[in-house]
Order: sequence, then structure tokens, then C-alpha cells
Amino acid sequence: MSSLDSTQPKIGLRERKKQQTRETIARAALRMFALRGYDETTLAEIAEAAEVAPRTIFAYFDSKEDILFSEESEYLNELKRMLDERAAGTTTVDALREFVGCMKSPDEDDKLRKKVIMANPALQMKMRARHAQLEPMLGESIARDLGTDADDIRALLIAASMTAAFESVSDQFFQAESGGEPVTHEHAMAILDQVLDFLRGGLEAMQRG
Amino acid sequence: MSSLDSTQPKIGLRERKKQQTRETIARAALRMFALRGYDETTLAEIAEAAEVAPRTIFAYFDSKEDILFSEESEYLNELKRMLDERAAGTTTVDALREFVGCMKSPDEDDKLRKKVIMANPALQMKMRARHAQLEPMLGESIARDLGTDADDIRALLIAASMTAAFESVSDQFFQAESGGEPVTHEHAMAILDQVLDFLRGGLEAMQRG
DNA sequence: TAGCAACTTTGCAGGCGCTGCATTTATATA
DNA sequence: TATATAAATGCAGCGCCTGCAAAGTTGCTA
Repeated sequence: MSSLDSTQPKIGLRERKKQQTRETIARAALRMFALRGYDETTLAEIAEAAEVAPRTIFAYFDSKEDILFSEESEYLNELKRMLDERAAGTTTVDALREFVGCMKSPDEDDKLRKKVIMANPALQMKMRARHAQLEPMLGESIARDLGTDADDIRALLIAASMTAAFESVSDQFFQAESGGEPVTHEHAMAILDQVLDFLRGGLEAMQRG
Repeated sequence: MSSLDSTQPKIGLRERKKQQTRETIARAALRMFALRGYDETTLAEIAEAAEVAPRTIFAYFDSKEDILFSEESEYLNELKRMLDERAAGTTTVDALREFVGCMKSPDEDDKLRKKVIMANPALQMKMRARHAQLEPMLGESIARDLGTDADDIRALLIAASMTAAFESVSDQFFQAESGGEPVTHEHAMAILDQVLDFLRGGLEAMQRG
């Protein structure tokens, strides 16, 4: 171990270059999607703009779609991690609250991505499909909280409501850019708490019913 | 009007043949998907089995995916129609209740379709995406009931909950085949009513909160 | 019933996304 | 510097999908 001292070349030139190439491709693609449309941009053109061979793109992304969505998907993975590794005693709802609390507001690229997606119905559908992955994830986590199966109607309802709340919050984060008032974390939390009231009341009513 | 009497050749041979061809293609495709897998079945093979030219398939279906999903989509269209044309005074919830009440249990082809979809993660995602279309539809309808915007959190929550309920019911309709007890309309209605209790209680709690 | 108009089916050429495989080029290590 | 490892590329090819024009059907009417 004496060989690795103060300087830490742990992440060699290789890794750095890879990271850089990946980002170059993603940025080039995003720019072109925004400028000319998703369908109108070919992988060959992206490759040219990123100064790589078309074949190389597939060393970094699974598909054209993935170039656009992979970054956003990181988000979901992070949430998944938080749900899996949450401390004993904390609930799914707590984890989601914490997650929303830590959400960063969208940067320029996020906005561009959203713009590209919103300009293309097929992409909107694909985005929905990705977001929909959230629901079974939450449902499972909630079922654990409740000590029931994942197909328990209560778990499903809670998961669906929380997903809706989450979607609503992220939508508003974006819509805020285009004219609306700025959406703060407090605002997001307020919505989340409304949803919590809704859930509490709903579950109690089910118990009684 | 004297010319069109008892016999009604309204639907000519042409229309009938078209309908028949469409069905032939759909059935051939479904059989092959079930037998060999969706990805493993090419359009050329489907065309051969259906005894049409490959190019002809696209006269009837928008895409390979559409061959599998178009029939199921009819379902959603019907629901949409019911929501749009529902009598004044009846709510979205009423319309959904009626719809679930009229749902026919799945036939052999429905089951085969489900099997094909469940065997392929990508298809499952696409199915989710299609079902997700239901939610904004319901949301809009509910917002009308409530006299609010479609992005009102209450409308979103109700829509999400109802969608979850609907999904749960149709899932159970299918799962019932594979070992579980048969799921009756009464059972479905019971779930729906539970969800209604949940909604009522939740909305009241939000009001108070 | 012959012939015309409208419609359906088909073939052809080609674009695009994506993949496997082999080769070349660049980086890391001994 | 030589060698092992890994990334980038080129190439050939499959499969989905499209536009377009030709060929084949069907339905109506003179």
C-alpha cells in the first residue's frame, strides 16, 4: 500500500475521459434535440456533433431514448436507495419527505430536457412510463411499513397518492419557470403535508367503513 | 329512403373483408407472440402467417406494438366516451362505477395478451404507459366535477386513487385465473367502494387540515 | 354486362435504430 | 520499452417503419 500516497490517482485518466465523453455526447444530443426536435435528430448527427463514431454512442447509452432520460433516471435510483436503506422506524413517507426536501431546483439542462419531452407526445408517454416505475417501488416499501402484501389496496392507494403528489410537485417546479410564481421547498412540503392529511383521513375512513 | 329496405347491405363486402383481415393479422400475431415471444417474432413472419404482404400490416396497425395493444386500447376509448358523454349531475366516480360494473371478464385472447406482456419487461413498461393515459383523463373529468383546474391537488389525488383502484381490479381479474379465487363484479365493486370511503375521508381531512 | 372510379394490396427502395464481431488505437502496468 | 487491458471504431447486417407508385379488387352505373 506504500505505493499510493498523498496524490490519489485512483480515478485515472481513463475514467475521467470516459466521463467526459459521456457528457459530451449527452450535451450534444440535448442541444440538437432542443434545436431541431428529437425525431429529427439522428444518432449519426449526434455522433458528428460529439466528435465520436456512431458506434461509440452505444458504449455509453443503451438507446437514443436513454441519452435523454438516463440523467433523470439517476434521480429515481437515488430515491430507491433512500427507500431501501432507510433507518428502521422511519416510514416510506418520511423518506419521501426527506427526498423532496433535498430536491435541487432544475438547472438549464433539466429545463431543456423537459422542453424536448413536452414537444413530443411519444416522449411524454415514455417519461410517464419511467415515472410509473416509482409507484410499485413506493407500494412495496409502504407494504413493508404496513406489514401487508404489496397488492393490499391501502398500500396501492398510498403509493398512488404519493406518486401523484411527487409528480405534481415536480411539475410545478418546472411550470414555475414559465410565468408562475417561484415554487419553494416550503411550497412543496406544504403540498406533501396536504397529501398526508388526505392519507390519514382516508385510511381512517376505510377502517370505519 | 325507399331504396334501403329490410336487408341492410350498409356494411359492404369491402368493410367486412377489412375487418376480417385485421382480425386475422391480430390473431396470427398474438399466437406467435405467445408461442415464441414478442421480440423473437418478426413482422415478416406475422405477415406470412396471416397470408398478407408485410407492407399490408401497416395499413391496419400503426406499429408492431399496436397489433398487441390496439384492442385493449379500445377499452380506454370506451371509458373516455363514457366520461365525456356522461349525463349532467352524474360524477366521474359514478361513471367509473358503471364502467367497472359492465366490464366483461377476460377471454382467452385477453389472457394470452397478458401473458405475452408479462413475459417482456419492455412491454410491461409500454402497457403501464398506456394505462397511465387514464389518469389525466380522469383528472380532467374530476376537475370538472369539482369546478377547479386539472392541476388541483385534490383532483390529482382522486384521479390517482381511482386509477390505482381500477388497475388493482383488472389485475385481480387476471390473477384470479392463476390459482386465486374467482373475482366477481361484486368483489370489484367492493374494492371500488372501499376506495370511495378512502376518498371521502381523505378529502374531509384535507378540508379540516 | 361492360367499364369506370374508388379502394385495397403489394413491391420497391431506403432511412433509421441497434447489434455482434473483429480491428485499431489509446492507456496502464511491469 | 514491452505487454496486458480497455476503449473507439468500422463493417456488415437485422428489423421496424415510411413514401410512393404499380397492380389487383370491389362497387356502382350507364
